[in-house]
Amino acid sequence: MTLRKKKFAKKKEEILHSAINIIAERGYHGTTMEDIASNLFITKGSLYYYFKDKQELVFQSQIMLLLRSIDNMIAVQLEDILIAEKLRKAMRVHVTYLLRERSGFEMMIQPDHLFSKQQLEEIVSLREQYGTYFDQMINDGIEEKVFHVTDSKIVRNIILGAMNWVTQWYSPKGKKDVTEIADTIADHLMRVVIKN
Amino acid sequence: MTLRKKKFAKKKEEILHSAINIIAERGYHGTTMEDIASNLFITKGSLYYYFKDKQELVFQSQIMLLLRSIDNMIAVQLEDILIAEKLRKAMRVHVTYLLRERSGFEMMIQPDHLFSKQQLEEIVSLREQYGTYFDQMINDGIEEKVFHVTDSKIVRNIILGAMNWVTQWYSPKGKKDVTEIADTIADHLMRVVIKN
Amino acid sequence: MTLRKKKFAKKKEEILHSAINIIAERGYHGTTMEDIASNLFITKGSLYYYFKDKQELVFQSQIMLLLRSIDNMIAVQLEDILIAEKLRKAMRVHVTYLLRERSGFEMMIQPDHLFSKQQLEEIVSLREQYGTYFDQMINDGIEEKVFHVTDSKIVRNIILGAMNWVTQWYSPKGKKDVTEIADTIADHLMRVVIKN
Amino acid sequence: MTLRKKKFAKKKEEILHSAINIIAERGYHGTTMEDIASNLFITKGSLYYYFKDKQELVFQSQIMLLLRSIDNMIAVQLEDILIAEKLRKAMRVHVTYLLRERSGFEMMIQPDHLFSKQQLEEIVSLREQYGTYFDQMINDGIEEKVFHVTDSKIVRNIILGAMNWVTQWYSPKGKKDVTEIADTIADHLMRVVIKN
DNA sequence: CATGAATGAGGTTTCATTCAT
DNA sequence: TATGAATGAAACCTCATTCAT
Repeated sequence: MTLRKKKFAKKKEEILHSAINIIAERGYHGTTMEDIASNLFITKGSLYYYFKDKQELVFQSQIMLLLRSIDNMIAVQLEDILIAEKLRKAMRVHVTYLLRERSGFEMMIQPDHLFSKQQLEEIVSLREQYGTYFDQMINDGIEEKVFHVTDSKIVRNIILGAMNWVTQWYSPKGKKDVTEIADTIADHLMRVVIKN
Repeated sequence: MTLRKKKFAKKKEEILHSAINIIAERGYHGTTMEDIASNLFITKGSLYYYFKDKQELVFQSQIMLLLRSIDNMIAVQLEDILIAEKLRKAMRVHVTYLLRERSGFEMMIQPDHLFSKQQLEEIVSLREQYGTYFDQMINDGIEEKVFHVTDSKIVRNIILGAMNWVTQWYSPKGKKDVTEIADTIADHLMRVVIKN
Repeated sequence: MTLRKKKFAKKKEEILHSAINIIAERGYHGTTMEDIASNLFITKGSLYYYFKDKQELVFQSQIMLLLRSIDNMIAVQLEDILIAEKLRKAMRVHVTYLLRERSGFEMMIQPDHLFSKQQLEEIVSLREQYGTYFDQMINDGIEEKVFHVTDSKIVRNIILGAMNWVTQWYSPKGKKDVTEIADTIADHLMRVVIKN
Repeated sequence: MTLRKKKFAKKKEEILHSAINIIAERGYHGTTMEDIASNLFITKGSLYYYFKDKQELVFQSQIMLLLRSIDNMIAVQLEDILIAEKLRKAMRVHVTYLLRERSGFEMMIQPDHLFSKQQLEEIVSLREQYGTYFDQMINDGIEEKVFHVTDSKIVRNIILGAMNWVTQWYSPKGKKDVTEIADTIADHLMRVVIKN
């Protein structure tokens, strides 16, 4: 019984992964159920055994991505290091995750028209939760007088934006590998917050 | 005859504007020819008098956006001010333009699958040209020893990303208006490049 | 302009006719848009130019049928004949219309799950209006002491049911033609109401 | 072994019952195997252990209904009462059975396209057999000079139609209960046949 | 016996595109 | 120039059916 359910859940995740990758490439409307299915060597129909409809599938994939990202942040949060190092680490983790998982942040853009009000609320809430980890670190740094920023909300968004954009320009063929890119970005972005 | 052509060109621009706005909201695939047409109180069919097909229409609108952005940069470039001020100004102009025109940078994201190879080359070339203005300013700053960066290409992308992301989080209902937001973003981003 | 609209309306009616006939044969779910379209030598897609969706098309066809039936009853109502004759005539008209138009009363059966609440209300209201003409005649007959019934609502339904069932058993290959069938049915049903 | 078979047959009947009820509500095409199965808390797949396919299942359910109706008529036939009373009783039984069992007479309507030729023949034959009981009673009444009709076949159909229609208009919420409705209908319909 | 999983044919619907007027 | 009408390809989705376990 539990085996069954595990298998079911595993397959669901597989599908979500497939979906994330393809949607990251082609966008929501540009991706067909056929695309997602054939990528897994199953048929369209099977997808509907696991998900009610396309929207639900895509919604779930967003949720999965966000939950994982949040897990990443929690892990960083728990580390016992100086606040500046913690923020830098968070940035590196974010960028690395983004590039490694091709994680479909593209889809996160303007999801207003794709999802239901309720779904949207859940997504926004998780996004906000994720952002809060950065807020926290920024504020901690301010309190410890290591950081100096005039508007922490905006700074958070500047940092997230700068990082998310990486999927637009990073090419694996370039000189730097993912880790180096993550380091460089983190180093430069630290300047935005660090005192002098 | 010339009048004819002028009228034709004017109408074309009108259509491009309509398209840009709607596509910015709903994405390429989420926007129908019907949407674009009805927004201008004309019929679908008429669009085909001005543009060969949807792709062409969208492509042209991208080109228009990019050309305008480049014009903006040229204007900034020509100003006779200190390099740091020039870069700061460029940032303010970029963010302001973005928020004012709702300019469909969303569409610029991963257009790989929408356009033909030739079209893509033209877009990439214009994008690159646009980026070059920032590269130029950054490099000028380095030479003048006002800026200090380790990798100017990455810094350019960090800056562009941080700015472009603004369309994702800025709400007109917030406390700050467009100008203030642009200022705040520019101020913080200057820290990425400025020495000390 | 008016010509255009007339053409549009005419085409719409054509489609409704086609739909009525086919649905009468195969039922709502058994009828495909393809069926309706190919019957008119047009394509599926064209149907959507005239009707929002299948449900709307079918709904409109029901309305059309009911309105016509009501027109029939109004015509009978206006005739200046004895009440018994009037009822008999109404029956003959009903049966004739039913058999001539193959009028899809089959669809009228249990439309609960096909239509929206609002649509259902409209249908029920028209059905009721139609039934009222029979009620009226029955009650007139009672007042004039020509008819004798204990429950006029039930009698109305008995009469309508007996008539509607004709589509289930009448075969054009039989001895009697439509008019004769209508006469025979009407004659026998008159006995249900007539005094002695 | 016999126990096995009994259990098998019992389960089959259960399924048929479920099917009859649901199809009565939603029609053949509107009812899914899933609907029928979940109503019995089993899975779709299991149905195929008992019936070759959907059509077979539905066909069997029709047959079951008809056989039971015929049993009803046989019981009435055997009663030792006057012919007029016998016909009246038959009507009451018919209406009561219809309303009690929600018996899916809707499905009986135009089954032409649902069943195979052979299946159709069997259904038509049973239907006819059922009708014959009414014919018999009508003819007996004529011979005994209690009834007076010009065309007994048509009269049979009038009576059946009037009765079958009851499922369309009878509401359990109304004043009359099933028995009263059956009585009223029977009383009025007797007038169609009774001499003066 | 029963089921979970998968399939694929077929249905509804959307929409870019064409074309006669 | 502009449009009303039509088209057809392709998308989403449903569901009867199969089958290994």
